[in-house]
Amino acid sequence: MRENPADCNSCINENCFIKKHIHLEKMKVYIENKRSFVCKKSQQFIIEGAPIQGLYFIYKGKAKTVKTGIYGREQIVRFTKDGDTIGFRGFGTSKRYLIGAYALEDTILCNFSNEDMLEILHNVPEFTFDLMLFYADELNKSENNIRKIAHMNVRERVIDTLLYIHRKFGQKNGAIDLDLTRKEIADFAGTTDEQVIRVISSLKKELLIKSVGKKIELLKIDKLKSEIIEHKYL
Amino acid sequence: MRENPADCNSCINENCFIKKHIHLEKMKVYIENKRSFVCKKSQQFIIEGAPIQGLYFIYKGKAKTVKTGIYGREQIVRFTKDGDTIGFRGFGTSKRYLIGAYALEDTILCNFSNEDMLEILHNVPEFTFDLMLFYADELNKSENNIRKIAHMNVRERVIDTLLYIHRKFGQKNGAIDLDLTRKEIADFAGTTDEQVIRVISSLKKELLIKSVGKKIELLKIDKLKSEIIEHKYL
DNA sequence: CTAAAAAACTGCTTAAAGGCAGTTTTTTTT
DNA sequence: AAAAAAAACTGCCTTTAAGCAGTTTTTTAG
Repeated sequence: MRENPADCNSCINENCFIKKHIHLEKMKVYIENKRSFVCKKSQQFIIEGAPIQGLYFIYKGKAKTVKTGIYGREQIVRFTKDGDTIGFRGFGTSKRYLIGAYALEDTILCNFSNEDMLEILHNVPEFTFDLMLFYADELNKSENNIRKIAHMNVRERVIDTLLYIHRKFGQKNGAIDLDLTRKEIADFAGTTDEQVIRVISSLKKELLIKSVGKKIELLKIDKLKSEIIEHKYL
Repeated sequence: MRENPADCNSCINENCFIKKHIHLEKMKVYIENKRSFVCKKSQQFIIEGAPIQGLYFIYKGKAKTVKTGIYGREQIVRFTKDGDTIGFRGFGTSKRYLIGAYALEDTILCNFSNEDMLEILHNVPEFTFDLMLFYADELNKSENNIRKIAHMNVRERVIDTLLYIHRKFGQKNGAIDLDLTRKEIADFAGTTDEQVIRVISSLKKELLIKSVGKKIELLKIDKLKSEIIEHKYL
């Protein structure tokens, strides 16, 4: 864990909540207090249930946040990338992290202490307002996900997951720019790795996707989308 | 719809976000602008997709918020009671309501206009801060629900729903103080009315609950709880 | 570079959930 | 109070998903 390879002033993550308010004079002191470090691929940087040690931001990289649940199964709650924030869910109500977090590739993380975060939230209303809207939006998305998991079948949920990560992470050389194991896709879609494998191999046979190892390429996005949307209004 | 049967000053809902900040001088004008009215049982007061016409609070009564989704099925997103807020999910990002809402019994509602709500959010940082924490908490709960729906079987989900509404709405003459149809329980638990009927009739045979019509009495709460918790750590 | 571990994949079996159709009961409306 | 509508319930059948066990391939670590 090297010290401060990331600096807010030269940061290009426009979606970052800190960056958005960096122009405010009162933010200066908090930005100077910020710590940052490199987290290696597949390393865990937040342990579910551990005391909250501030809020994390991804400077550069990718991560997943998870909850362990019924039967010890792992549910992936979010995938995060440059500029995203991690670890805020239980900030007000809980003294402990309600999620675990792992780097999906070598990732540079920024960390603000509990004390600084609380000060920001109390002293920078613009920040708090922004964050409030963000959570309202996330909440809405999360509630949409409940619908999805409740009413879609496994094939639809896998397609939906592929479309989602494609939308969020974009593509590189044609393939979705996020390497996930079949198990991770399953843990996000709420199913098992075997089922994901079966769906992916069907989609390949139907020439809707192409996949070599973890690289997945969506060949007919419209057709994939329609399979989900059509069902919505039947 | 009679005018203003509800007044913030005499209101006893300590959990209401408005009530919590009523002591602030700058809140006075907004409270005076507030409208309130009575909504009859089973009547819809928010239509999904309609333009946002402010934020609702329940002065007295019960309501459900729903989303229509895949195959036209209805997912019940929340059950709400005295002091709860409704309609805020898409306030920042959307110009339209992202949920529909129905009164589950004769309910007195309070309504603040879009303009007043935005003013409050910009001018009363304590309010915004509170609301932000509330959403962070709701978001966490919602993500827990995803886990539940994904990993629990139907019996567990129904038990979980019964325990939840019992916790939230309490009991009256022994029975849970909230009348729901089997279909509504199903729409919350993410299953069908037939399945709910089967689970409830099993639970009755096992003497874990008692039920006459919509009145459901939980006889052995500990046993019901253990059925869910035990599975968590296997 | 090799050995070990993890991930990907396949076929088979079992269990769970869903859907349908019809009946009975309860609730609502006139 | 009667008729109509909605909700509750039951049995049966079909579909879907999950779990298991074993094989092959890929990735990781020494």
